[in-house]
Amino acid sequence: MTNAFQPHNHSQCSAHALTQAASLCAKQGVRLTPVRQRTLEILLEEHRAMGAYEVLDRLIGDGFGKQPPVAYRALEFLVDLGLVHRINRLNAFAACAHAGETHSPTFLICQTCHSIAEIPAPRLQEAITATATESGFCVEFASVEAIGLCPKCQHKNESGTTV
Amino acid sequence: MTNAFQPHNHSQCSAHALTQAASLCAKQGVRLTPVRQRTLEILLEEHRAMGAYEVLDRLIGDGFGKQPPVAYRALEFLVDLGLVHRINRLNAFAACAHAGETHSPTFLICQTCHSIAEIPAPRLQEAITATATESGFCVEFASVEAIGLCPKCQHKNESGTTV
DNA sequence: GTATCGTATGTTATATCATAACAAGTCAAG
DNA sequence: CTTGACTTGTTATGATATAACATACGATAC
Repeated sequence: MTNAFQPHNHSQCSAHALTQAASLCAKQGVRLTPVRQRTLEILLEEHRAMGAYEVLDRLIGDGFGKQPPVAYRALEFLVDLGLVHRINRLNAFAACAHAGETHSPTFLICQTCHSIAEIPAPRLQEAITATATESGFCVEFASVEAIGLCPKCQHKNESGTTV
Repeated sequence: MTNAFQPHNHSQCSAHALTQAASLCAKQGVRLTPVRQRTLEILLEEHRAMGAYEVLDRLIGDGFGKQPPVAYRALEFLVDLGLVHRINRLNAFAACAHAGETHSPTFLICQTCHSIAEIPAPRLQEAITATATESGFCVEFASVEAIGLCPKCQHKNESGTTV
């Protein structure tokens, strides 16, 4: 899975994620209907953050409904299950890189090439909870969105390429 | 300033922030024009996250321009200077609680009463940078948005009040 | 099997958030 | 007192998101 900006086997990780999604839905007693599964597949295939309307276009192409709620509802379902994350900074959605684990996500967003990575950062989440607790706040969910340069784009800059 | 969910002296902290804003602008050689100053004042007065259109309504009431760019431009100016933060989760803006210090913000957002607190969390920011570096990512800016319950709303729940 | 009820899907319509592009006004430097 | 950079204001449109309603589906009870 995309635990960094490294290349990896897409079809393998997609298949794994779909299996996990199916079993999670079974466990929770909810239905992974065709639109929902297809929405997840699209996000897994693209393996990047996609806007809801972009997902919708793909769904329309696959013969599903043509209106925004079709995409938004499927996305909401998947987000609620933790199979997809919403990246607020981008108004976009991305398939979860570590489905099944209950976690709050940490995203690295490249400001040059717009690639994103979801990294595991349990200690970070602990630190957020601890810091918030000092202020008497009870954290339910926390998202970290870091903007900067991915390894590839750092290298481009070093070698003199303009951003 | 609002370093937690505690009561405090608004007029004092507003005045302080405005003074800081003026001197920061002077230092940077940019102009804190009437719309810009008024926009900051509005955010300081309200002391909460406000949508751009909500800010615009206030500006219109004060005799400024009636179109969205009026608000968005003033907000952008203030965000660029670090005097105001954008809270992506809410599509909203809030006056910075620690202006002058260069920092990436950490927000605590109450899901019940929608109050927000910006807390100083330098170690958290260090941890984010360190964690990202392990993946070869170079962080330029990171925002933390934690959703949960503020002290007041936690207490309400304990005493049996429905959310 | 079929009636029933909760859930899911699809639609229309509209709300909300944001920016591009251009014209007119302001202000300081020369 | 003109020039040039910046600021403000406008019109128009684009992008994101949801409310509300109608129809279809699926599991369960009978």
